[in-house]
Amino acid sequence: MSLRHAVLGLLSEGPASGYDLMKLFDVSLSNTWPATQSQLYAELGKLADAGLVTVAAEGPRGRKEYAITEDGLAELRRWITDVEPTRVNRSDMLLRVFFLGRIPPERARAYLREQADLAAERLAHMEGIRPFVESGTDDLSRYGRIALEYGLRLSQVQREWAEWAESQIK
Amino acid sequence: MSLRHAVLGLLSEGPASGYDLMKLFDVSLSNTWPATQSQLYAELGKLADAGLVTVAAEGPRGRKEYAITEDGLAELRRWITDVEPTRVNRSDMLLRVFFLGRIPPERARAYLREQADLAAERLAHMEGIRPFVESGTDDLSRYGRIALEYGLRLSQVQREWAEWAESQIK
DNA sequence: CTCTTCATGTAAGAAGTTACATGATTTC
DNA sequence: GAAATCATGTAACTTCTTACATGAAGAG
Repeated sequence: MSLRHAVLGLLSEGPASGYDLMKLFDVSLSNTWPATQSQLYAELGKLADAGLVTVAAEGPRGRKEYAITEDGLAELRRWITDVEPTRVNRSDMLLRVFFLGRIPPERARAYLREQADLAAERLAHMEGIRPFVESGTDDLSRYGRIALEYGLRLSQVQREWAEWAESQIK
Repeated sequence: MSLRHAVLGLLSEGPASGYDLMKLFDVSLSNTWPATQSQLYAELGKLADAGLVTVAAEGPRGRKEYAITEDGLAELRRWITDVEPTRVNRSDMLLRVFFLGRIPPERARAYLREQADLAAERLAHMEGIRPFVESGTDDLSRYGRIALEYGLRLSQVQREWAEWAESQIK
């Protein structure tokens, strides 16, 4: 149930509406835990029912500003420290690799070349946004930078691996 | 719909029953695309309805041996070459990082230390199974080794990143 | 007054998880 | 004869995706 905790995490920085949260997801968690609008509103409803968040204020256009409760904060902390991250992260990019023997070698190489290029693009993109996240001094920015560094290193290794893999196919 | 293609991929190596496939998933795809037994049997039924596999033989205890059809093979190839791998791979390990500011620094360091240790364990485990997969000469083994190399490099970078991240927290 | 942004929701379906249920065959 | 392995399935529930639906408020 990570979406729930992603929402709690964002609300732990301060109150926000579903609309605000959607934008926050897009700028901060989109590469780690993307969420759709319908999922988000549904989750906020369940979170409120469970008493982990409350509607702290209502604004124009039916805006509901949610705030995390003490119980919600406790649940967030419990999840971070006591719940083991899932071992497996599915990758349909890697799944295809197992079956590259079913297509002609030149096609298999093209597939790996493409993955190397895509990884290089992601790398360039992240390098590009780096200067814009250097400045923030709040926790989300500080730890966001650590997460960004992970993305950078991951893309790097993906690019190198894909290039190596391409060279392995005769 | 990657599960479908994982099944087609395994069947492209030769006929197998649901039970056989379950074992194959466990030894080859468990870290890339795990599947549960109930998912597998349901998918085989749908695949047969769609004409992508057929029941090639029946054995004792109601055993049904499935074989991929020409349509199934075409669909597998189409998926590998024409369908873009999904951009995002969710990681609840990384999601927690964004919210480490909500727990005391020593706890945050412990979390990252734990992730470094887990990555080191995975690395050691993969190094351990490496000799056993060196030998296979079929496509699934050859490409399985390339996938294993990915796992190795990924674990390595995860370990290094987690150690670095730990050092970043004052 | 028109366009953009803000704002919340519902519905249908696909995919994944967990638990239950059953029984035949082989091995020791 | 008991235990392990082989073998298939169903049911309930959670999670995620895609598409639809509606409308108020602010900016120019």
